[in-house]
Amino acid sequence: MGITKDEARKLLQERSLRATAPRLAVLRVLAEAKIPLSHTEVLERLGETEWDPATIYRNLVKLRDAGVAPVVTRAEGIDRYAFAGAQDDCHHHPHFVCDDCGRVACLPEQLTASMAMDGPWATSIQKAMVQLSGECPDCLRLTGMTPR
Amino acid sequence: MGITKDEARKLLQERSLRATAPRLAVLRVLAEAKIPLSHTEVLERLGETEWDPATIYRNLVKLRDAGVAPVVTRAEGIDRYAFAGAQDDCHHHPHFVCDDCGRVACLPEQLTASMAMDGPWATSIQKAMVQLSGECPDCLRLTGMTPR
DNA sequence: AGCTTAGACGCAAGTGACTTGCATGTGCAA
DNA sequence: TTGCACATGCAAGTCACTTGCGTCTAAGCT
Repeated sequence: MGITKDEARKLLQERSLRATAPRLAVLRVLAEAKIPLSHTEVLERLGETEWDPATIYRNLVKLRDAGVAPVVTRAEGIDRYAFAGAQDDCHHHPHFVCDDCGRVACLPEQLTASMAMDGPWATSIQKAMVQLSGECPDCLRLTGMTPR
Repeated sequence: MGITKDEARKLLQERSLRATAPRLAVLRVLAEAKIPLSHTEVLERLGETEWDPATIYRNLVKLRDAGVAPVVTRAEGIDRYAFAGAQDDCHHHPHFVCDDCGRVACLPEQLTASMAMDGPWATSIQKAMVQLSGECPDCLRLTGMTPR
């Protein structure tokens, strides 16, 4: 899943984006991650750096606008970016956000494929980003054991 | 859909909540609304009042905790509260939030009834709050006419 | 290789939703 | 009527997101 520094540089060049140090780093962090990451989570994974949070933020926006790192969930008002190397890799599937632990999971696409409606809403629903929130299986098991 | 001041007072009494002026007002605003309202939207609908925004906020939380006004969507990180007079009125259906105009719509429940999965996720998904975001039919029509 | 400049960076500050601490005020049950 | 648990008003704090501005630099051009 990860990519080398050269692959990252090449990818940026293809999209006419300058290959700056923080941009390369952000790209690699996203490529290594298996789940979508928020701005804060990217900062955490970058570890101790001199780079300004605003710079990282602006790079996420740049990569998002270039189609390299689409925002795939906006759960709880937190944008999460996913690396999309290929076109068919844009997280066109629903995401589940746990209210307890905050973790994000990717669900299979066919879950939402079954959602369909006639009338004016048909297209909107088909194109929509679908988000589920609640308790993930892990947290469900825990709270089930020790009810509130 | 609306309720009288006395009905509101009675409802609060049933839940052992004090009937203060701002609380009654919030309750009535929610009951009159056809769609879930955010804190800000409640403030707007209350119009020019002397009440502190924090008070309104705390009342929404109280009503939420009492089950009278559950949060039915958290789209874009904005909690929206809906009046639930009866038990079967808890917005157990998906909500659609328009990325353009910000409006919230309630979709029919059967849309998500079709979503099912085996394995550990089954229960989580069944209980989850489902949220769709994208362009509503109106905005879709507009942008469709004048492409970007 | 040096020059130029659009674009990126660091810093600082601002917005908006959500929360909380604290002193004062009040609904309502005894 | 009175006492006190609960509400309110005010002020401030958190967190994600965003922007303005002066400086710096990647990368195309000569």
